[in-house]
Amino acid sequence: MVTIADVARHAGVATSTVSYVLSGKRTISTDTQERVQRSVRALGYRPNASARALASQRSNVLALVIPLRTGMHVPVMMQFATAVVTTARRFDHDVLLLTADEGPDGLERVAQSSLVDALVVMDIELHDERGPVLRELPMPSVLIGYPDEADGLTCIDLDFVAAGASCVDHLADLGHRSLALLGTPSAVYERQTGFAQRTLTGFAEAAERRGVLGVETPCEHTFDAILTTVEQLLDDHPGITGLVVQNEPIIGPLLDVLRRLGRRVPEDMSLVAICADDVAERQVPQLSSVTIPAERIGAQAVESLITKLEGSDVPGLTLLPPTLTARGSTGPAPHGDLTTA
Amino acid sequence: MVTIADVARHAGVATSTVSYVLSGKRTISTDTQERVQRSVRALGYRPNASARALASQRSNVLALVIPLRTGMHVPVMMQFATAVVTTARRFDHDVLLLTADEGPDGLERVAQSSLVDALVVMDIELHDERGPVLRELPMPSVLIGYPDEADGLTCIDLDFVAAGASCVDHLADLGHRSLALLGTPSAVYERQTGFAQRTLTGFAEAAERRGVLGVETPCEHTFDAILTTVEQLLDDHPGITGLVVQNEPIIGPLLDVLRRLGRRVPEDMSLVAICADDVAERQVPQLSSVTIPAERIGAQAVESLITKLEGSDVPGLTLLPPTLTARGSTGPAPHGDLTTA
DNA sequence: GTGAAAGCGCTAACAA
DNA sequence: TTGTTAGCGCTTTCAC
Repeated sequence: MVTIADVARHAGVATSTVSYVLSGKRTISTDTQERVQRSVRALGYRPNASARALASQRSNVLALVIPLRTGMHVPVMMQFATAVVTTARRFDHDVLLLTADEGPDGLERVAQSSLVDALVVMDIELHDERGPVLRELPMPSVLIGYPDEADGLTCIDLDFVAAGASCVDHLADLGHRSLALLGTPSAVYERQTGFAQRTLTGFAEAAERRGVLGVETPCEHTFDAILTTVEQLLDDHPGITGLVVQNEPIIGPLLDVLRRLGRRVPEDMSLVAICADDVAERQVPQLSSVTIPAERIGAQAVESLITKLEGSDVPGLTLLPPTLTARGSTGPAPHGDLTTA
Repeated sequence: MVTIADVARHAGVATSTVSYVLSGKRTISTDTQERVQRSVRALGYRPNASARALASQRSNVLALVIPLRTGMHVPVMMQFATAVVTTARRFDHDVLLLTADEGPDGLERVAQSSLVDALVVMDIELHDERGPVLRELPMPSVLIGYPDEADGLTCIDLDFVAAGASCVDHLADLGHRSLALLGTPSAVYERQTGFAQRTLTGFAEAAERRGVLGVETPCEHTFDAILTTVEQLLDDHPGITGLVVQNEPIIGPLLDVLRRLGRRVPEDMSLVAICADDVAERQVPQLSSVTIPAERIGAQAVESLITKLEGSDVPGLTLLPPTLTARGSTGPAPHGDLTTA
């Protein structure tokens, strides 16, 4: 292994000089710089990460805590994760992967052993036991999602309340008077997951405000469950002509179910999804949708963390406004419906 | 921060004694052990990861390199990743997440800086440029998948050749004489991805051996692409009554397409998939399938790595035998077909 | 603009 | 069974 001492000897300078050339933390004559850089290349020198971390009290590693639980849509999580890794690398950091099933102890472990400099925590519940832990940790953290009690925490998320509302507004603007929200599996609601709850809130509030009917139901992932749920829904509320879906894996089968039930999209039934753009665009017809800006949220989380590591402040809560893109799955309410509500 | 010296002082012993109590690397009297453990708890001591890594030349971190590319099925990758993390934790290791787009340089970076002790590399291509790099690295690695030139590397994978063959055998045993393989998107084949190629090989060889027709076609992920591909296939080979699918995301839409084309599963068309069990079980009808043992492969990869870190040898290539589970999607060939081949 | 040297917190000889 | 101490390779004061 080539050490900084080897480089110093080879370049005929002190080890501190090599260190400073590499970090740029003090001014070095161009001549010395070049000599050192040449030696670095000649010897193939790589700074030892542990030694550097020990001396500088910085590991240049961020922790990323991902959920492993049921009902989460995996591709979206991967988008978050890759955005976090990619952005971290831009700032010369690496990412340590933790699974949520290590629990609050896992966070303490990596933080208190100085394995990492900061943490990104995904899949935050409304009453998240990790909140108190993160508040006490001697290092910055950013939550993707936000708990009820978010004081002293830094949180980033899509504004799901606004997202739910914008779906209602879009459909109401098209003349629909009876709407339903097909949500995540009930386990996700029972876990008090923030995004699911908040979409529901936004949906209900907007329905009330617009004076339209807004019913909500969870939905499991199997084809049979989807079929049963939708049949039940249309049985109970035959006037429904607008559907909001927040549940990526059921989107394909749902289109199927509607076809099987003889409801054309969008002629008989308008559909707006809360999902990744590529999923919306892959369907037939393409889906009007509110996008989940996973890349932006992941990148933003890391940027906030870096800012905090540099000693600056960042906003406590960043809510990204939703963007609804109208595509082929939403259209004017069928005529008969205007009075049916 | 509480250091080992604080603990030693508090317990009235030498720092080395504390170290040895914690590592168990030498015999300590029960009495001293308890005193030290009490002090550790009383002070809330956590060993500093960098200091430990620097002194012991072991970071206790494994690198996991995941692909970010098109055509990979994300949920399966997540299964690998979580199996790797979970197993690593069982052996008191953490996992550093790298994306494949850092390329061979990324591997060298984390290895030569001693950020990690060993590497798990996923999504290996037949001619993988990382093979030579991994061979030269001063630390063990395990590949999930295997390249053409695998000498000196440790590889673990499902035996995809056998998987492709077992699908053919299953269908041939049921009397089917004309089969098709609906594969991954063509980009995956063009990348010379091992698992896709090998399934194809196994499929073709078995078809030949069984004396049945075996045609193969890649398939993209959009609904339209699936529809077109299948129509074309059945146009060119009207006698086809057995389908093998290696392409998870198209499974749902494919069932749809078959329904739309008026082919009942399994009465008119038998279907066997190479996919995760839960995906197979979620369909209607449930799919006969060869499972992708992601958990086992991920766990096995880490176990091999730990073995190597301990200085023992492991087999160069571990191929897990495929398991085919017959479910509702395969049945006897339709009568007319027995002579149609 | 550069060098010397004192740590960072731990492990593992070596010594007793 | 336990203690003493020399590093591990780097960063960063302090001194010039």
